[in-house]
Amino acid sequence: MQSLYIQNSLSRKKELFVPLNPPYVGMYVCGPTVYSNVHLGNVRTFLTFDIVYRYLTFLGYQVRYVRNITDVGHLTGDSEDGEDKIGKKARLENLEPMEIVQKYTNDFHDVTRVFNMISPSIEPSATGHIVEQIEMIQKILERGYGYESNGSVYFNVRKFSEDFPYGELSGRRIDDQLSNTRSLDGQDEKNDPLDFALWKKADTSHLMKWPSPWSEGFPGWHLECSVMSTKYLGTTFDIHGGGMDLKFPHHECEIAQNVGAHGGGSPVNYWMHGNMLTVNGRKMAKSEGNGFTPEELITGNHPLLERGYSAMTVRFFMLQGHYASTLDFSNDALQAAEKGLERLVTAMSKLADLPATASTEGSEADIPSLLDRCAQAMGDDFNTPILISVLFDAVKLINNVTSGKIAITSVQRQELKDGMEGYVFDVLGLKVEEKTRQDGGDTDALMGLLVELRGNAKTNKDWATADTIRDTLSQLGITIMDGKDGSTWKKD
RNA sequence: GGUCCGAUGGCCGAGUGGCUAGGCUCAGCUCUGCAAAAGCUGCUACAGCGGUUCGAAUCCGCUUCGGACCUCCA
Repeated sequence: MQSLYIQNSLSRKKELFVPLNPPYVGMYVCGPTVYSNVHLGNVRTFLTFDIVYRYLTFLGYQVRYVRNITDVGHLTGDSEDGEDKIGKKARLENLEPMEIVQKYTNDFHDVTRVFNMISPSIEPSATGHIVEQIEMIQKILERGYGYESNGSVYFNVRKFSEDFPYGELSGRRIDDQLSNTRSLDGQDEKNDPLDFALWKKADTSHLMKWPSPWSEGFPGWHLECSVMSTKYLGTTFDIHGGGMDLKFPHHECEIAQNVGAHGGGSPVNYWMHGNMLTVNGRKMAKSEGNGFTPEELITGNHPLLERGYSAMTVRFFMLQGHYASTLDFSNDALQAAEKGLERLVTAMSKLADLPATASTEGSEADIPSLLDRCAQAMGDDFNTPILISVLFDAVKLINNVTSGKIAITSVQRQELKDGMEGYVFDVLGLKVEEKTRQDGGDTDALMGLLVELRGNAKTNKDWATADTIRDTLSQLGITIMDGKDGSTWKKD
């Protein structure tokens, strides 16, 4: 099997990927908190792991891909006075919390579909695993790493750090943190500002609450991921992914909870973190007011957008940057991506009809080496920008074959077609967007007639008629392209 | 304040010691009645200052600027 190297956030090194139980691979990715529409920055992270999932599958692994839906426990602001995000939204919109959850889960699914992301194997929700979460808290308590306080349960970070390393993933030292953490006064239920909630007692006005041995309440945010990854992937599994901004505290807490409950070493072999999408150099975030939704992006209905861009354009744009780097959003970059993608797609559509020589001898075109460069690029920490650059070399080859500058055999043509389709459609997940075939074959037939009439006019040197047809169609968004062997057309 | 990351040609964006991606823009050319579209070709950049080295965008130090995390965030 083609070797794969992954940049491991835990070791901060690029490591050869060796699954625990090949050909099976377990991957957990932190999903959205469904209290609002996802914005483009969220999309980038899920796209990153869509690529990871696709490529692992492409290599022949059987991947169990678990991505959660957070529908409870994620608090706004400081955990002491924060509100549950879902509950707050439910109050604001005067809806049942589950209506909020359903509404934004649906939105999220719509978005993933539009961007051609593959659904995870399991998509568990936090509220569906309250029992398991309570069980895990009990295990943590039994092992002495948690304590109850006024009906809530907290994780004892300092105690834990005496027995196990804490802060390895995020590179934080516990003493640095202490001096930098705002210390709330005596009314704090926590023994130590470093501690985090496993279970929170709910007050009477709280909408979402469940019975537990400690109080009627709800689980802490970090707990669900520990519970659900363990339940579906085991106490040790291959890959855990999420956005860079989840590294601390979320993922650090997850590790502490897993180790606190089950002991042993690192629960995850490879931690992967996707970097942020930025706007004018700043992280796209709701709090910055610089986020926009996929729908706004596609329609262009947003102050930051000069016009709309298709989902595939955005997907391609994002894949032209490496997932571990920040990527800056701009209209210019989107427009550049749009043109580049069109060139790639156009070349792909020519593949099947490429002229091939009858000769069985090879030509100067070295298809295996081209495809090997693709594999090398993806094998080097999913380097999609390099892959795309190789694919553009292939585009150039295709165009040169079309114009007769380079000859290939039919065998080579098939190799090239199969290889490119694998990388473009299966690995990168790009698809050809349907835009000319929405009305059956009528348009084709009508256009055929117009092209023929205009061809006749041209033969008769009736430039006025020829130009009228061309200009009028142009106003309708249809471009006539005159070539050597007659005219073709395309719709914008 | 602590921890960490980044600064690449007109724009976006790869690249961890020599061979120096790719896309877009731009220019030239081919094609064309003209144009458009398309295609081909061309365009040598690495924030600044020192240092290591035969050789540095790449390693080390300093400076400047920007960003992320440390509180919710993909």
